Amino acid sequence: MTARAASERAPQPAEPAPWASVRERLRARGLRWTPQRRVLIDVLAASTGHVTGSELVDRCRAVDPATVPSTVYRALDVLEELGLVSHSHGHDGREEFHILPDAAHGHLHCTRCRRTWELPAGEAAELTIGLHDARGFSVDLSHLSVGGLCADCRGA
Amino acid sequence: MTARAASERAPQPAEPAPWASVRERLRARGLRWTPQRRVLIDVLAASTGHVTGSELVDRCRAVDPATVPSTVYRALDVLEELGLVSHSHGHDGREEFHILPDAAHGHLHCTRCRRTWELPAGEAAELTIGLHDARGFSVDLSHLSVGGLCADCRGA
DNA sequence: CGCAGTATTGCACGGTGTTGCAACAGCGGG
DNA sequence: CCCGCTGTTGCAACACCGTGCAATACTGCG
Ligand SMILES: [Mn+2]
Ligand SMILES: [Mn+2]
Ligand SMILES: [Zn+2]
Ligand SMILES: [Zn+2]
Repeated sequence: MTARAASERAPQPAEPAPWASVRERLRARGLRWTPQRRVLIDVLAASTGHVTGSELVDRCRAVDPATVPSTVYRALDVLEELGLVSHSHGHDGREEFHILPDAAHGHLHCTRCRRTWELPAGEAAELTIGLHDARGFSVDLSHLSVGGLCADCRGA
Repeated sequence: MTARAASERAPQPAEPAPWASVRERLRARGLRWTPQRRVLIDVLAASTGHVTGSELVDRCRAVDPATVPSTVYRALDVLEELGLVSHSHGHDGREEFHILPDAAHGHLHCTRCRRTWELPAGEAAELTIGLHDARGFSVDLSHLSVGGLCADCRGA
């Protein structure tokens, strides 16, 4: 079969650039490339959008059953510092990670239907600029999560 | 001694009106006035500002060592429905209760120094109005907590 | 004052993270 | 290829809450 030969020869199974360079970026900071971090990177590279912390732990465990939660959470902290993920909190306070955030944005959460939407920086500009000018406060937009009722759920 | 007679005669030790009427408000809804709820009310009446959930549990335990956390949290849910407390989440996701919120407001949290400030409705008006008009989304301001760096901490 | 009906409690357990610490293992250098 | 320095891991324990369920106890009523 040619399938096997092809898979052996393939350089990388189409991993987006940011993930490919993680190893170098870690080492450049004196940090290390470990099997546990590799598993998490693989999981993240195969995911998109928003995922909760415990869901990521589960997915890592699916790859390596020996996975331990604290290691995953600590690795996520490191990746957040590299800007590869960002987290905010759902209405119940649970962490939600956003993978490869393209641009800083907040999140909208409907209390009733539990759906979430992204809140582009533009729609929060008045708040962030206002707080900056009035108080010198610099809002961390990516951590902002706004709860309330969506249009649909207000019909009740 | 007159002290004893005085304390017996005293109508109420200056409990603000809202707390005095809790019992009636509960009963009006078919809910009950229990010793556990009374302890929490006493604790709340003696507190002001913002307190975390676990801190309230501790204070209740100081009054009644038999206090059980789940009961306190469930009682807080009830009181929140009555509008006597409201909660938001700190940067770490922990609950912070605001006692007798006079007016709806959000909270500002500095990630570095851990201080918090109130965010009056006016300062968030553009956001809430904007989301209302653009998306029909009705923001729950009291649950909103905005993280970032305060003016002081930006000098770093 | 005792009853019945229903709200509430306590308990035990599960979920989601966080932290201190000793053992371990990348990784650069000899 | 082995050493040693440090960054990491795994473990165990802890913190903060939520939930299902059976036992309990408010409350209004007779
Ligand atoms: Mn909440
Ligand atoms: Mn957070
Ligand atoms: Zn909704
Ligand atoms: Zn600060």
